[in-house]
Amino acid sequence: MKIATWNVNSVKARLDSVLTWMKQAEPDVAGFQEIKCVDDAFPRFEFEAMGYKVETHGQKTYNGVALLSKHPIEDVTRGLPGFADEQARYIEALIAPKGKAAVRVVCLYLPNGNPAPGDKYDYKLAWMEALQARVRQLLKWEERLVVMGDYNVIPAAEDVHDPAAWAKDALFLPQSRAAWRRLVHLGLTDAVRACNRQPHQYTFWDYQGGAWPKNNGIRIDHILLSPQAADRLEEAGIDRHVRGWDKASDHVPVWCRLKG
DNA sequence: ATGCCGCCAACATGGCGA
Repeated sequence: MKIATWNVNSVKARLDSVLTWMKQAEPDVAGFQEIKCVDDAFPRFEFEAMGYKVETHGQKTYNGVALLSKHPIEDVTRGLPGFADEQARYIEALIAPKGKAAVRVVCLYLPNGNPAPGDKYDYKLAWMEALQARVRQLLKWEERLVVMGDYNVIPAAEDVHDPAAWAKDALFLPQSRAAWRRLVHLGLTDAVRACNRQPHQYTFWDYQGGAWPKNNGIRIDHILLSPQAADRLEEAGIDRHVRGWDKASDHVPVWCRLKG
């Protein structure tokens, strides 16, 4: 089963690119972040015509997440459990293929947190604490679990072109990275890192300052796997070529393939 | 120290992103 995550930066503005990528990449499951529309405005017909079922947790103008699947989607949860959130940043569901093992999938858009310190950074750290609590609960079920999305966290210096330039940014502050480690250390596997130990495997390049042609990127979009999912991991990758397309999102798709 | 670029709502330009 191929499972992918992509911060599309407006599904309406990006529709042609997203459909093109979906046809080429053919993921069984895709999680989108920053759809930037309410549920009724999501272009679901275009995806349903390609054989996908669609579940959204949308919001006007900002944020918004969606899960698409070629297999039945069950047990949908909208919003991070245990966290009263004004912003649409979390959707979770069970992907249940006929006659095959199910996979529980979380699609998340973690708060940016800038400027730090401040209210926005406090919100980010509180969100990460609530996510950790939710994942601890999910891990008790011992399922194949995929927790993926735009984490807005640069895990390590090897994941950023210029660590010094990002030292005081909410994405790279020690507190953010410590919260990331606490999450991973619950027993999750970073799918891309497990398959590729090379440094500088970026998933985001800013629109500004020629970041893409200079390869001034950061790795902030991640797929984390429970032990039961990690045992099935065949390959994982980053579709960096998509960043070069016309009217590209500033993020690119990240994917993994699980056996069975 | 700030803007760069792009999207949104809305119609001018400010909020937001990372």
